[in-house]
Formats: sequence, C-alpha cells, structure tokens
Amino acid sequence: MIDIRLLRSDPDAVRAGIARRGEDTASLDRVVELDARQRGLAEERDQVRGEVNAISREVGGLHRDGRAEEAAGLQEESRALGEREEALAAEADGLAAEITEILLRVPNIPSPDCPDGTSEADNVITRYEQWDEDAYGEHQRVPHWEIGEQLGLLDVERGTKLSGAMFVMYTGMGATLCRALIQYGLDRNADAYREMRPPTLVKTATMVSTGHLPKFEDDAYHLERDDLWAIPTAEVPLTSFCRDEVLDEADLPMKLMAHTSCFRREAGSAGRDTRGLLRVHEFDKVELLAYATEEQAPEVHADILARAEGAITDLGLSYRVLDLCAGDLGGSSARTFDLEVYAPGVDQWLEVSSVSWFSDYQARRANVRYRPAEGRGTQVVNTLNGSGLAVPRVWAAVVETHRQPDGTIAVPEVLQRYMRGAMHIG
RNA sequence: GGAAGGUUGCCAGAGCGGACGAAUGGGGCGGCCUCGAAAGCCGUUGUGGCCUCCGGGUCACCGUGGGUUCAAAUCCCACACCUUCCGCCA
Repeated sequence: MIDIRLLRSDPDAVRAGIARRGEDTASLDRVVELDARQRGLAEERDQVRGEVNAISREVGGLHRDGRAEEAAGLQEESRALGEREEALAAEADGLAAEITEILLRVPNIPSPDCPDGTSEADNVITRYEQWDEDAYGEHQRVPHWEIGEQLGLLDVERGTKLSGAMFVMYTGMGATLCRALIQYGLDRNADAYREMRPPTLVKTATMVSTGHLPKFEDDAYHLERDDLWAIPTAEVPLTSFCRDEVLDEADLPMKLMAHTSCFRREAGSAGRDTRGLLRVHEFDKVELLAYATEEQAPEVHADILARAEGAITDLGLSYRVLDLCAGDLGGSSARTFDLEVYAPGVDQWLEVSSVSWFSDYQARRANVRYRPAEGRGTQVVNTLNGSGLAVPRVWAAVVETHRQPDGTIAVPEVLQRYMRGAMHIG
C-alpha cells in the first residue's frame, strides 16, 4: 500500500509515479477527497467522544458522592451526544473502508531508477551472460518435452490424466533432477539465508499482504470450503512471517529462503505456452526473501540478483538480465530485474527469476515495522525477493542445453552430488 | 469431531462496571554507589490516528467483531486462536 500521508502532502508526485505505469490516476484523486472528508468527520467524532468521557467522569463522581439523582440530566445529555457520535463514527468508518478498498488496488510507485515504458517491449536488456548465438549444435535444438519423452523423464499425458492441462508428472531421473535442483538451490544460499518451510495454504490476509489480493484474485487457486488460498510463491508466506510485528534494527536485514510448491491458475494465459514445462499450474521453487531497512535495500537487492545469477551460471546456462520498465513492473514492486534463461531446444528466453524491491509497499500492507537503533518510534521495513531457483524452466534449459550428440544429457557437475553421483541421464 | 479451561503491556500476572493505558514482580534503559562489577537504591520504559503556536493536546487500543450502559479490560452474544482430555489419523 502506498503511504497515504505522501499522497496527502504531495499528490502530484504520487500521481506522476502511478502514471508512469500507464495506470489511471482518477482513484488517487478520489482518495484525496475521501481522506479529507474522513479526517474531518473523525476529528468531530473524537471531540464528541471526549465530551461523553468528561460527562461520564462527572456522573461517576456524583455516584461516589451519593448524589446519584443529580446525574440524571447529565446522563440524558450524554445519551444524545452518544447518538451523534455513533452517526459520525458510522460515516467516518464507511469512508475509511472505502479509502482502504481503493488503496489496496493502487500499485506501488516505481523507483526513479526504473526505466520508462508501457509494456514488455520497453524492458531494458541490461546484459547477456554466457551467451553465444552460434554456439548451439543441432543436438541441442530439441524441445525438452521430446527429450523428456525419449529418456523417460516426463510423462505429460499422465500428468494431464491426473490433474488436467498444464500439470506435470516428472518420472524417474526427471523427478530426481527436479529434487536435485531444489536442494542445489537451497544449499548454495544457506550461508546467508535461513531455510524455512512454510505452509502452502494461507489465509486471505496473507495474500493481501503481498499484493496478490484483492486485485489478482483470478490468478490464485482458492479453496472455498476452508477459505484458504494456494500460494503462488513462497514470497506470500515469508512476507507474512513477520506480519504485525516490530523487529529490532539489529535483526535487519533478515534473510529467509524457502522451497515450496507454487500454484498459479494462469487465467490470462490460456492457450499460451501449453507445451512442456514453459507454463504450468503447479511447480517447485526456491525463493529468497529479505526484510531490510530502506538504506540496506539496494545492497540486498543486488545480493539476491547475484545469487539468482550464480545458480544459473554454475549450471552452465546462458541468460540475460532485464531491467523492467515502469509499465511492466509487478503491482507491488518498485524495481524489478528479470532473469531469463536461454533454452536452445525451444529457442526461447524463459523468465526464471524476478528479483524485486518492494520498498515499504508490502510491509505497510503486512504491518511489518522495525525499531531504529537510534531514536524513537517505529519505521516500516522494506521487503525484497527473487527466485533462487525455479524448477520447471531451469529443468527445461538444463535438459536442452546439456543434451549430447548421442541423445543423453550431461548432468552439470554441481548437481551430480544430488543425483546419486549420476554424470549422465539416458 | 466432542468436552473443559484460557487469551491483559517486552515477559509473568492482578484487576471482574466509574479516579484503569491498566496494580505488583521480572526484564530493558538512565542514574546513584563502586577501582570495576554484583547486590542495593532512585527514576524511566507501549502502539497507532488526528490536531499542533512543536510546549503539547486529544481520541483509540486489555484475542476479533457486535451488544447493554451516562460510563466496559470488567456484563451479554458470536467468532478466532491456544492448552488439556477423548475420538480419528500421516
């Protein structure tokens, strides 16, 4: 949630920021107007409450002094004030609820460093790593679903039989590779990130905290009977780990990681990338997340990006880094770098990590604060996160990139220890 | 799923209609004492909203949401969560 005080004191700046996303800013004007009315009413309500409190104290005194009969008039007066207070409170609460409802749908203000642009096409490709267009042989130009079928690593048909389209069944060494990637992703970050294992079903409030609700309701699986949501990423439970808490500055940055299943309805993507592992409803991912002060945030952002890159590099994959433009930024993010890995078999760049800085947007929703070492009061923390390793697309890139002329797959060295020492698949 | 008990400040724990933002103890912080420390003593110690002539003022918060009352931590109702026991179970 954006800071309503900033909207109040500098509405033009907020409008300009939101406009960079190509979003309509009319709702901001509406909030400014409602906020002014709400505060007026709340102030009046508090004043009336104060009068009621004063009278009650007086009545209390009269009762103690055994002059209860003298209190009747005051009680009558207070009752009338009470009715007025109730009316004011109802109106003020109604406006406050309306403001919150709008504000929960207003995205974050992009960082000034975030490039201009209105769509995916305007994202800035910052750099290519380990990539040589001409370095790929014919044996690498086979899509992973074909390789998976040849070597018995994927069973697309049976996955569909069980759960429908865009659900996957990994088989044999395919499943082992899946697990190896997860363990690899966790182990290489365990030096600085505390491993967590959160629940994958969460309450509505948990989804609201990260910004996945209310605006993106259609993207998530919802278990109606129990009113629980299947998490689209471990970002969701990890961001709420400290919800409604006040941390010590000494605890920051607090770095966490978790492997979880992730569930996405992919509502807007029907018919796109339906083959293989490019887009699936359920997948495994190792997520890195941190709570930090605003001052620490840039360094932590760089750390997560470097770690996400390191995992890809050591798997021997090619990738590129994109600096997302304002128009393509996720709603909660202020700045995002996307990592896209090159999969030669499908000849596509696959997004495998979004490394984002959310400023205090999520933390304000989640109400996560910290007590500064110096000075009084509390401050809202900053949150950052990114995928340390997202299994299906990395799995696909590994299989396609490391396919040998004889049709087998060379297991990257860093994974061998997690695959019972196997150096080849097939 | 059934039964009983519980939820108060950083922690423990009192309060069960009025002077309660809340006793008392512990912890933290500051000070005294000391060569230094312990002990002891004194003081201090929540969060948020709004207003502010920046001195402060005011309102809210005792699990959550309603209700009763001039007045609710305290009474009533509903819900959530926790603990224990029974049942079921990986």
